[in-house]
Amino acid sequence: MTIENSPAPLRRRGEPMRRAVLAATVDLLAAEGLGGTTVAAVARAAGVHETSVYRRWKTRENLLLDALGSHADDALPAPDTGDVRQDLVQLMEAVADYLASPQGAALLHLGASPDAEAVEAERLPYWDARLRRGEDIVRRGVERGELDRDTDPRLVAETLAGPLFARVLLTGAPLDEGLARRIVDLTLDGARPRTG
Amino acid sequence: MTIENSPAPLRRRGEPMRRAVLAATVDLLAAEGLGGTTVAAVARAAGVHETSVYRRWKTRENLLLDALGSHADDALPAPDTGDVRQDLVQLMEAVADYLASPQGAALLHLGASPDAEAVEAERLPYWDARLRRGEDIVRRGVERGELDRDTDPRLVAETLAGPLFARVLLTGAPLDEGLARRIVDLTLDGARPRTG
Amino acid sequence: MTIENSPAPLRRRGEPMRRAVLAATVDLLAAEGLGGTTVAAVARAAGVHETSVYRRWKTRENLLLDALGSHADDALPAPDTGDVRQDLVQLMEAVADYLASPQGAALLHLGASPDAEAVEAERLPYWDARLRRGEDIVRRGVERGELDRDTDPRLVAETLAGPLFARVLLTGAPLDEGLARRIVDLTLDGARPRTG
Amino acid sequence: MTIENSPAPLRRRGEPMRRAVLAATVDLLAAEGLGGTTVAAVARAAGVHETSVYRRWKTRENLLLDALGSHADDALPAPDTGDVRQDLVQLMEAVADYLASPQGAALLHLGASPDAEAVEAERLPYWDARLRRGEDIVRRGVERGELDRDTDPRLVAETLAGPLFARVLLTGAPLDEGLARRIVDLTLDGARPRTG
DNA sequence: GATTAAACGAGACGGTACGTCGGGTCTTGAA
DNA sequence: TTCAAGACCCGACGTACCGTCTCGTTTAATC
Repeated sequence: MTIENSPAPLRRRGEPMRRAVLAATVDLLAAEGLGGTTVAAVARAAGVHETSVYRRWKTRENLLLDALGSHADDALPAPDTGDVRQDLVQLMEAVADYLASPQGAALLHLGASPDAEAVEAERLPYWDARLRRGEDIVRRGVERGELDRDTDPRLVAETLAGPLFARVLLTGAPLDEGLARRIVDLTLDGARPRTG
Repeated sequence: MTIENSPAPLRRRGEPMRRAVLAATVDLLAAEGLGGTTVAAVARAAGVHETSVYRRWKTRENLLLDALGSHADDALPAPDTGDVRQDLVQLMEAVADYLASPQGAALLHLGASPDAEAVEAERLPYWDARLRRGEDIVRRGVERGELDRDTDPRLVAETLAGPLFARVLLTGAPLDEGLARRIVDLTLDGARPRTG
Repeated sequence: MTIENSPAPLRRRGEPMRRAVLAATVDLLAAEGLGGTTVAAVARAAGVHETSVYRRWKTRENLLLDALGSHADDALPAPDTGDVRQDLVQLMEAVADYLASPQGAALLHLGASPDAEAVEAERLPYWDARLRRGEDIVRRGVERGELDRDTDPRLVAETLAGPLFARVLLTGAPLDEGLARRIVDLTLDGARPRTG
Repeated sequence: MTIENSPAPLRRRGEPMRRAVLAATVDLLAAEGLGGTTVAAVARAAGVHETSVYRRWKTRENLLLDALGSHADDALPAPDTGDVRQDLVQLMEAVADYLASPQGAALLHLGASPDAEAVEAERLPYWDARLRRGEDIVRRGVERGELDRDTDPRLVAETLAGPLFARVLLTGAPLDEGLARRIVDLTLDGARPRTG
């Protein structure tokens, strides 16, 4: 007769455990920020031992990247309405929404962190893939004659996203309603008067 | 002939010591990057005891900020040629040059680092001051009629600087010759065709 | 022939590591004294990392106490020959021998050090236990009628041990051969003449 | 004409300053204990700069010894009533009173502290002088025939003082009323029955 | 259904860096 | 000259995390 047949630690493993850890990571990221998201804390929150985390994810970075990686893709649409401006506004508003979330900010901060080897290798390819969303829209606009023939799609994409990144990473200024649209307008129309 | 004529520890103090430490910090930053710039390493390089560093600078962050703070201001010009485009190109090229230097990159990374209390308080004011350089140029352009009357100077400044910041912090893409000019042109003229 | 057959750091852990550290502590205590027994020095001598020491022993004090605590008990006999004087002499000679050793002196000094929180709590209980060794002998002597009926065992124990402690802690006078016996004789017989 | 004729910091110097520092030391000793009596704290309490303290007293120890040294001598009487027991009780009660005071305890702890060079040299002579107070009384008792001819005055003195020292330094047990007398009685009469 | 290999819990250990405290020295300037 | 002021050296303490390693135990797949 056992006195303590107890709650049974419910030893999670395999895929369920993986998901539990990733979820705990995202939660902690939102709650405590990048710095507060210790491997130990994640493990505790997930009800899992620290060693088990290190078994799956070689380093803390890898864990964080894995936890944040998927979210971004799902959140970003690939609009194609036939109107450059409209497409860009939709895309950038989605980007702004994502960046305004704790996870978005965390991902950006993580990506910006130097001394992150796991990040270093993936740096260019990763952002390349993300910026391409915007480039494609621009390129279609050029093809449709909506934009200048010698427009550099990549540069436009960077010019659109740059200010948002900067606000999140550096100034901390809010990504207010309408900001995305104003940036798109500025980039498409320019600041110089058009009326001849 | 004296046998021991020089081991004198050359006990630097006061302002000279301060400068020695800051210089060592900047050097280390350039050589080893943010992560490699340990307080102990700085102290060793400056020929100063670690605790002496902590006396002046409460934390590592403060030291780094102090070491990087001045450089930026000196490096940035405030051109006023009477031509918006020319002014902006000059400014942005200076910014690009600075960001391309190890110190510039380090400063940016430091500024982008979360969990940096010393940074947090100064965040907005600091970048405010820096962005104002660009805003002023834009404002003068508006007054001269070179730019649209409803132009938002701040937004323009952010749109110009954003891509540079993003390249340094995120993608790691090079700040190549002519980049500054292309960004200025895009932002002033827009991507949409002007010729009817 | 193996080229590298032994560089293995010999990562001691668990009980063996504990013993290694305690042994190193005792050795250092004997060699360098209380002040020279740094945590870092102990760790180095034990071939263990400093942080590992702090993991087990919250503070330096705790380490020292742990290192010295056991020795004392082992060294002290609990004689019961049926003769008070003989029992006391045996006990006190053992005490004297122990106190004459570097470890004994170190333990005493550690116990006497104020501002030692870890010590403070255990102070009375610890010495209580040690003094009881003497008290028991005295009590048996009273029961056997060898000693006055109203003898205070505790006071006798303190009176016997006090001079030894004082020599070690304060005057630094040697605990010479025969000292224990002379103290016992004095305490049992008194300085006042017995012959009427 | 001076603009700031101000409160004049009342820069104490010479003898007055010396006394102020010593007084502050004793106060701190009583209030905070040995460990809390930092040179910096003393200086602050005395309204004097730390450097000035170090100018007069080479080390912290010297300061403490100087601060405590005088008190002891003044406090100890040298009774000579013609009766050994009475003399010894008077002396030991004075000793007990002194040791019960914060200063007394502090002095004892200081004397017991190892790694105290300034103390080391003076150790034996210092206690020699103090124990002599008791020895003299005993010696006179022997001469008067009150005590055994072969009584060792020094041993008696140590046996009387030892328990008090031990309580203060080690066990922390209180020096209650009557303790001195009981120790004297025990040492003079012995624990062994006298009645045939 | 018993066995076995992989996955997990548990926890100690190595290692790096940060920040703190206190004792003691040295320099400068003012009283 | 003496002292205030304060910066400096030096050594030690204690803490937080990251990542590694060992061992016992559970779980799940295999025979």
